[in-house]
Amino acid sequence: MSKDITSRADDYSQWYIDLVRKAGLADYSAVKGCMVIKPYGFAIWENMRDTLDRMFKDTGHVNAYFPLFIPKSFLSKEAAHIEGFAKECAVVTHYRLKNAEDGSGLIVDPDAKLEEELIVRPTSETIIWNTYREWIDSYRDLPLLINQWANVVRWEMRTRLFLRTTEFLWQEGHTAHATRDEAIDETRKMLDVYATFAEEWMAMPVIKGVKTANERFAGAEDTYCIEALMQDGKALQAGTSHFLGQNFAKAFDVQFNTKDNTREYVWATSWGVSTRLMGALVMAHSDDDGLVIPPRLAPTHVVIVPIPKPTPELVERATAIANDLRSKGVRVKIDTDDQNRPGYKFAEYEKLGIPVRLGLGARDLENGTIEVARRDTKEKASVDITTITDHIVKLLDDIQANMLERARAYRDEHITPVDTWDEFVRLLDEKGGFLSAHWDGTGETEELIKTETKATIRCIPLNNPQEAGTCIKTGKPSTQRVLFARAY
RNA sequence: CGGGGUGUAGCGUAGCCCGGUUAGCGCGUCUGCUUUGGGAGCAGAAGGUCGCAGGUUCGAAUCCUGCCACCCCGACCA
Repeated sequence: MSKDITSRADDYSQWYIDLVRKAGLADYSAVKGCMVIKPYGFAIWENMRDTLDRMFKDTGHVNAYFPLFIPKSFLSKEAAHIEGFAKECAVVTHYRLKNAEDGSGLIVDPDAKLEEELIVRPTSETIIWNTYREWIDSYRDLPLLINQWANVVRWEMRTRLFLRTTEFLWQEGHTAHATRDEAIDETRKMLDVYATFAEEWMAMPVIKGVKTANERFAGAEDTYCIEALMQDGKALQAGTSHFLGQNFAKAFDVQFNTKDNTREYVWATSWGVSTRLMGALVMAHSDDDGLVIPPRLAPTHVVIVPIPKPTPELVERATAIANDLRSKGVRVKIDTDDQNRPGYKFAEYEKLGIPVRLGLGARDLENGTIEVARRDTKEKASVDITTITDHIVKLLDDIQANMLERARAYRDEHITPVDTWDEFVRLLDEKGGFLSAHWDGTGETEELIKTETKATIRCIPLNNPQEAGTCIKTGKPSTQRVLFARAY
């Protein structure tokens, strides 16, 4: 076990914090609730971002950028929207500082008060829809498929590295469509993009579903989501895609001329994922020795460690191997540090979650072998050095697949059908994970269950089988099971 | 916003209750030697406004007052 990381069994929450900090993903900053994303963490985020960006563009979207500040009046135009965000907005009231008369330092200049306060965006629907009014006149202007990479601020009362910080990075897609069906298709399409990304890149299986009214995005008609399961049995909402109906079009008066020369409000979607995915990645795969990063997102795939120390001969040999690997698209680092000993380096690279470590020493040169250690299973093998490139290329695919498989097996074991309230309460504490149970469909019952157990309805899975049953809590009739869990 | 905790070297901490030499220890850093296939050893060295501001006292990291900051738990949330 790692020297400086709390074990999951001892304190899961502390384990997560230790990992994020000790592996160099992020750190606390001088600003309450805000974190510094360190180079290694940012490199992983860049890989996520670049991949998603490509996927958005492949589905016809383009990037744009809208202001950080939103006039207060914009936010109040959509009633449900402001209801949801008002309590967590940072507000700019002045635009100048000055030296205090009594020499006590800088103060806000009372003469520099803004006519209208500016809100630091918690999300950009309002500023974007205000802009779309100018951009959309005709059905020929539709669909409008725009994405923005940005930072947003939500003044949460309690924060947690990556999972919930005051400022966070994300992307927000905002699209406008001529018809309801087309907007719903878009909402679902982007949900699929997120699910594909989570599974194929993050090796994290997710459940696609729709939120109940209580859990819906403020201002949406429907909120679709992908829900993932963390190793402590808690669920994590990893991405959302909202069908906004005509709510924002009406609030910002965005109408267009149809082919038939009628005037109609446009239909909207918005969808987003954030740096929260970093937290999900950590909690889905990592272990007591450190991070375990899926190869497709790892900044470094392979590290070559000359043993016991880098001699010219070993480095030359390592460089040849590295160059061959790089020609196959493998990201390789050669450890040329001559201070630390191999054991120390092994532990460090395991902490960083680098998928494959190669050990190359005099013994290997003699035997024509190289030691291959994989991070996900911690298995080590001695491999014929002449076949190492092909071996690694295949191994990286194996690791990616194995990580997904392992996470999926854990997830599947933790979806438990439950039919009685006693069992529901017991399993929440003893097993965790998703509990598949009947629910009477009312917000009141959902709220009651949440108050009593802290479990929420994570989603109603898409293509959910319909079956008659009775609500786990009230015994009233129900037509389908929904997924409950305690969540981050 | 409620409850709890912490603030001493780059990091982690002891000392505080019960005031008294030069604020101790571990990690890390630097130098040297020996080591080196799973977190090396020995020797030496550098590194401190004890969170900030007042107060009590011959004397304050320690006692008193006020302030600030951050973390953790809960309610709110991506």
